[in-house]
Amino acid sequence: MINSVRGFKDIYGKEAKVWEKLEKRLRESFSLWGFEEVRLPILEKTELFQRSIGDTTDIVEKEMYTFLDKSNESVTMRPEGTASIIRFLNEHKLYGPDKILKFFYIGPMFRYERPQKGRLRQFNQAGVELLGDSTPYAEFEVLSLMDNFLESIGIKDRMLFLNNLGCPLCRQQYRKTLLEYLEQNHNLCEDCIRRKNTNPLRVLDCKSETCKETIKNSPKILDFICENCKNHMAKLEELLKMCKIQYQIDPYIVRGLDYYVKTVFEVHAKGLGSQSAILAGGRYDNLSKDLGGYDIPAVGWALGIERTVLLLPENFIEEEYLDIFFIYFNERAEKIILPPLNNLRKKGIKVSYDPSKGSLKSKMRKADKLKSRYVVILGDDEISNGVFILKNMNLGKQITLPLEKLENLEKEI
RNA sequence: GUGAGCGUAGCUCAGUAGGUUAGAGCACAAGGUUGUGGCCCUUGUGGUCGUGGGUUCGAGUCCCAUCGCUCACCCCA
Repeated sequence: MINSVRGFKDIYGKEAKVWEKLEKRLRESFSLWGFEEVRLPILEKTELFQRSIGDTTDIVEKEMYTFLDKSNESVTMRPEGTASIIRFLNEHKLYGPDKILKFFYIGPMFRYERPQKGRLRQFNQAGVELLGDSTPYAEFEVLSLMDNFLESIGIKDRMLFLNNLGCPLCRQQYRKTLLEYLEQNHNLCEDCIRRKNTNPLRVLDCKSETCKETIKNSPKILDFICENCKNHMAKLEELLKMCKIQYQIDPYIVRGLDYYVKTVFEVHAKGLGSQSAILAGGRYDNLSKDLGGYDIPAVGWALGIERTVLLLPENFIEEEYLDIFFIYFNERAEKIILPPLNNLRKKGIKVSYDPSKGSLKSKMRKADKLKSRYVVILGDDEISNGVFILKNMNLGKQITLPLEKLENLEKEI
């Protein structure tokens, strides 16, 4: 027996129906907010992710599916979508002055991590990217979309956490101050002693108890950001309040991808165990330029599909049912039944039948299991009399109709 | 990469201080007025107890190894 690869899952049955509906609802919301789909490749050049996500991040350092293809080029199965969007935008020269672009994507991402609840090695994300708008209205657009969507699919126990990391200018000042503070303090865990030098801001979202204590009294980024960043944040908060979008300021949200500036945010939900973030994102104004492309401001987020599915209410999809189940017992009846049955399907009526041997009782049981609303019975007695039986399964009542009525049976139900 | 827990029928699990033919519920199939479903009843199909060693007269039960799953840390959606 060969089993699936660790962290890779089959999705089928009821779960596949849930996914189908969730994707449909996502597309509806994306379209309402004016976002267009991009179907991006799964494989990209490794360099794209090294340069965008950041060389020293965990994702790039130890979680990527990277390999050499047959022409010895290093390629990587995408661990996220944003880098690809930027590559796509520049490759097709889609940007122009004062142009605002809105893209969304849905699809699988790959990270080599130990699987646990809400975390797989192949997982799916739905993401939006709004390009060309440096004002807080960009954040407002993607966050109002987020809020409306999550509300509409019934995810109630959630909270939007918001922070501002400052622009490259003011962050530099904060980074310096924070580093000085951390140097004085010796209560850091091993990881944070290392992080201190590579990316001191990451210390802020360390979960170890001793670090938390240290962080509590650390200088706060929001006290250091420049006028420009402050105004940006204030305007965004004003817009969110205007539309009653709930949020909390959390000065410890840092994000593990290096490309973020100014606004960063995460949506957390109850019921996921320790992987409580279902959606996260922020502003990345310098990413495109840093990759050698347009100088274009950008905001985006990504939603974890698997995590969202775990949170959906039980009644998210309605029960499947069948319109008519046909019961017959021999080839003589089959000749009468199959042509009109085939026509009913062409008319969009959901029908089924069972050509195998079996008693009327067993076929009735089958009809019941398939949740058929009606059953047609055509036995030898009926054929002799030129009629068939139509039974309403919910009412338990049946009527006898002439065989001609099989042609337009949809009128009888 | 680190730690903990768990692997018994398709699914959820029970299996007492190691003892003879390994159980239940659900699901599946057939039957219960030889032409009528759901509820109920009866019967049946289905497991080399993850795998490989070891201890023992005897192992699903104890020990070791191995594989797999789960949760947590880390990190992240």
